[in-house]
Amino acid sequence: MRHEADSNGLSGLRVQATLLGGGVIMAGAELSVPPEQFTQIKEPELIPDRALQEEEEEETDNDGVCGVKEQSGSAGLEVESAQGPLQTTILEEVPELVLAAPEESERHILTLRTVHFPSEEAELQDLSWLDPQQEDEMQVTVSQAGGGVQSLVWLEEAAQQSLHQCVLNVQEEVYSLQEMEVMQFQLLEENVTRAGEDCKSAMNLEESTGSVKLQKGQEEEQLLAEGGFSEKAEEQFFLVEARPGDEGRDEIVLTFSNLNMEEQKEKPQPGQAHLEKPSTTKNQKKAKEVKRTFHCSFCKFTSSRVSSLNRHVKIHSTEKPHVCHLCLKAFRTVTLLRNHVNTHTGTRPHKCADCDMAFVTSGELVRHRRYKHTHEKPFKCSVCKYASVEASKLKRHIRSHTGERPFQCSLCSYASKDTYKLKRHMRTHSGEKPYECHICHARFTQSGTMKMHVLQKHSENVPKYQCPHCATIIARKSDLRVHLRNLHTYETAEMKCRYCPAVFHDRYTLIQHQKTHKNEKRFKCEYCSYACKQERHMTVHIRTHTGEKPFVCLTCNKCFRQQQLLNVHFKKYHDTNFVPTVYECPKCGKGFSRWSNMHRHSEKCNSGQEKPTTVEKERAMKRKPASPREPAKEDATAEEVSLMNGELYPGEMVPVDFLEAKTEGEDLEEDLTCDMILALMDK
DNA sequence: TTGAGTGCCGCCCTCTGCTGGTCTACC
DNA sequence: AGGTAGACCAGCAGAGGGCGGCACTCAA
Repeated sequence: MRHEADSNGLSGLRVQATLLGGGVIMAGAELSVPPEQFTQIKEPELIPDRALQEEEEEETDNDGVCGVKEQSGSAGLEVESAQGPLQTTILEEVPELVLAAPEESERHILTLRTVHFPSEEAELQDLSWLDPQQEDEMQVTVSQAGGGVQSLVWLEEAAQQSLHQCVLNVQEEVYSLQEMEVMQFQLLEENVTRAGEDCKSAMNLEESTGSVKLQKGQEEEQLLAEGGFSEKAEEQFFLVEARPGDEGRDEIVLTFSNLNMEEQKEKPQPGQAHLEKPSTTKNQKKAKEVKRTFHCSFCKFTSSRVSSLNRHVKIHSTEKPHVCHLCLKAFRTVTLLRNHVNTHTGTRPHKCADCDMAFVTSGELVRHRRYKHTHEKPFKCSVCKYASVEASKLKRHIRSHTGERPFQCSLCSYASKDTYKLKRHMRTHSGEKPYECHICHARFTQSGTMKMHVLQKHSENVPKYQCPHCATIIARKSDLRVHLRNLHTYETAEMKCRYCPAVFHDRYTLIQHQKTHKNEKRFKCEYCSYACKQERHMTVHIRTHTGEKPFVCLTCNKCFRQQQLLNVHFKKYHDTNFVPTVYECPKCGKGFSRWSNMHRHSEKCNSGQEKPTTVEKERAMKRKPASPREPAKEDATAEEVSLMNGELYPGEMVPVDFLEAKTEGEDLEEDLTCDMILALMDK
């Protein structure tokens, strides 16, 4: 409902309501404020063919009436109630109303008269259906001061309600009329001297209902003190409340009950405001303070005041007359346009006194100062200690408590708590990798990942993280956390050493303990003093005591304690393709079947010669032997075989580099028994 | 009407932490 | 040779900071 009005606010209103029905009951309510607050208005002319209106007219003071007549067209305002489309139309072509030019100290008088509409579909602008003789037609007439505009507002209401509310905001030209029974509102003039007469009525009402509540303190008390209802009015009106709003805006809130109207629920129409239906019982005769909430039909906006709603509804309008000449973007106000143009020009008039930052709006500066300088955080979480500069941040934070995830991925079940995370998540579906390493051009989905990549791969002095419980140094803090979790976390269940009965409760201590077993000869022979580090060695050794020889040559039926001895035997005596290795003395060229023999010889041949390098040994090994050897004793132990073949001295250590060359990285920390060496040399 | 102040939404960023694949040493 | 476990690394999500922009309120 919009109505062009004078900017002069009305600080004083007198509401006079007349309910017409069988056995006409007239109610008049006069609400006034001290005279100095009044904006004087002129007395409107009443609709001429209504006798009862004339009666009201007789009760109305006419002083100060200027008698300016206006004709106005329909403003087409529709007011929606929660229960149904209560259409209120400001007709600009209603000659019955007369509004005077606004003058100081003028007062408003609303004369309310019930008129029932014939149907909801009635054309509001068409008054032909309105039979003045029909008592139950509804017509609400409001004439107001300010701009000399006269207004006829009526309600179309077919349903029956038990509670009725009418909100008239005179200055804002918003008349939200809800659940009115057939009534006619007419704004009449009132003067100060009249107020005292109505005071008694007002008191009567208050006494009869006991629930006329004032919301705005002393000023409203004064309103009630100076205005009031007739004694008859209290039978029909239970709350007539005038609320001088902020900034001089006036609202008149009329709440009616005992009118036996049914609820009517229809969907709101665009542009219609609606009110929450107060919860009251039917036929209630006591006035109640009704909490009024105005809802925008286009969005979730609500306001306690029609004026706010009316201003808000404008944002849904496409009317944006202020166009940016640079980008053609349109704005509703000049201020918005100016701020916008500043974003083009880089003009930032609001400079921070504590740093070099500057902003387009003052609000941005204030927020910046809170973030960077004052650290004021007015928005505090009630659950935890979190506080934020902005309310939206607190709202976002609250979701971490509630688990609310309003932003659902359309491609999977993921839902995010804010829009950015959803957007970032969508890269996992699109494969987009917007961040590129400027050195190796590797691409990443998140900037943080790319940053870590550059730090770890392309930076010097990369920070390392020292484990507080061991000597481990880890490149990433998160991996250190994994390290701590895996190795240094206390485990309730005992972890047993695999070599001894010791038990531990964290993996690191267990591993460290087990390493202590590594170099000890923990396998001890039960028949002699022999000990070794590996179980397989002990197995072979035990056969020297038991005489077991499980490996049999299929050609000559010779038996051996070890597979390797059998292999050596077979190659030497049954494999015609076998070519034994010959080691030649680098000085004299004499050949030997074992390197150790050649080495012993070479020491005699050249006492100052060092042991050959690995390359020299490999070169020597590639030479062909002159002839097959004598067979060794088949039943000898490995040590015995070696000794008999003259390969090893008792207790001689084999050069590690030689074995490394032969074994290609096998674990050389193991005990090297003769059979192992033979096996290695057979490879 | 204007400007300060406020509220809200959106965008982008950083920091943080978890997860799973890969590499490597060790057994 | 194969299994295991720890370090390394990229992917990904949670949480929050900071700012841009605009609508709205309110007082001058």
